[in-house]
Amino acid sequence: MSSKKKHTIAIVDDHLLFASSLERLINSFPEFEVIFHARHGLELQKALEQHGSLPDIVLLDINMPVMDGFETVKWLTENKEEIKVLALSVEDDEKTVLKMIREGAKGYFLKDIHPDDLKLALVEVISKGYYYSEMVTSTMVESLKPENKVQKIRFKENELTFLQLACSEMTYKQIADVMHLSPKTIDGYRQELFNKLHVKNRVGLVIYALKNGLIEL
Amino acid sequence: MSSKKKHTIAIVDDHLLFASSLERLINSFPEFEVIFHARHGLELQKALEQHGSLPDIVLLDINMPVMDGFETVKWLTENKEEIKVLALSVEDDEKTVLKMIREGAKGYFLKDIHPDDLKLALVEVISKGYYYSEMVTSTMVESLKPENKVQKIRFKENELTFLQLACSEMTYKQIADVMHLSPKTIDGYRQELFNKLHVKNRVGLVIYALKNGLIEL
DNA sequence: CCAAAATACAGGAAAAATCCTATTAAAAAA
DNA sequence: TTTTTTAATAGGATTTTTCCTGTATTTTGG
Repeated sequence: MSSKKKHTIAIVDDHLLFASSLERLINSFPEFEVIFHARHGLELQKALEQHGSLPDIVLLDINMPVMDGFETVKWLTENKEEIKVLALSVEDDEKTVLKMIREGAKGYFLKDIHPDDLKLALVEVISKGYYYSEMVTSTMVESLKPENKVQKIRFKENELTFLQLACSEMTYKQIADVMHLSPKTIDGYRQELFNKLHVKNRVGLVIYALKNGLIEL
Repeated sequence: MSSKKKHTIAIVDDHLLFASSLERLINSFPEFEVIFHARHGLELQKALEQHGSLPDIVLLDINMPVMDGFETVKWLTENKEEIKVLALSVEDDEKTVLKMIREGAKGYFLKDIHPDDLKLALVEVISKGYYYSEMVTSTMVESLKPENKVQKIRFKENELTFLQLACSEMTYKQIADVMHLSPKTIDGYRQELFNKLHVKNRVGLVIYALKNGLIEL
């Protein structure tokens, strides 16, 4: 059986120690073989060019410098769709999981996965084309529930600008000035947002904006 | 030389995949041997009891459930000082590094360290008793610079509570109520904080609290 | 073209937030 | 024990914020 060709794997992770340790682990599985690893998406692109053959699987970290997991998986599904991408991360954040799946990842698991399960995942992704763990499945189910569907509040350009400016120490009068609008208009925007976001005051706006990534700290 | 006794290592990390991969890597170094690993501080304590001999080195992750790296290294330096603790983390946050060193870690490195450097670190910590990488050293030097000394704003218990409550949609009157204080006292706290933190209004307080990790979202 | 919805803006007023200057009692330092 | 500091509070004044109702002008779907 050792004569049988092994399935090839590329690792993309900027944590050298993790990457090389993982490589060693995978190489200990008789059916698999790590052919190279890259620190981030860009390096992967280069490596794919140089390498004659494509890997069967790419194990992809999400948090990376230069070109992160999201961009990378997007590029891969657009340009090298025959490669199965498995996302590997420390976060089990719902948004992150869904984003990766949506971008085309064939599986997603946390770095605290048991080595046996990793092997299982690799085998499955080769045989079935995907490996969605219990955690991923339940996250997807959760995201389909009505509350998550109806949500997704849309902001008009001006509303968003106002919301972001409201997260500063500016007074509404000042915000009106920089937006070239009457303070009364700003008054309207605010009321509208209070209703739409179910908050009572400006602090509520700030918290909302932060929670939903509308502003950076 | 293989007859010479190997240096023993314990790994404490809740990321199973990383832990077992790392174990494999380390076991490939002829001078070292991983004798066990634990998911967090508590498991380590138990494992140390059960095990006859202590490991020479503990490789300690910082972000863990149940008993994190800080608590663990503290316990180790207090109770098992002969064990050298090397902290292993993904963050190169200055505060984190310093805290670990202060608690007694004999070294600190990021998970993106090169395997060769890891080996070097292990060898050094056995021979010299510590391994402070360039990064750790520069962080320590940095922390000694005057600006870092003077900073560090201290909050009184009440001030902090108020600050945290101010990051909600509560009105000052309501905050006064839950804190069992007069609104006028709250008025004083606020003014004091405005001055101390150089902010102009409540939004400034919220932003400050967020930036400095005084509240969670 | 027309009614309906959306947009920018006003008036007016109550509620909250902000600012400044004191006072009093308790706690800490000298 | 005096002196100094700190903590909790008041009074009173000004801004800002927040709320509600209403209007003129556009924009839009039928």
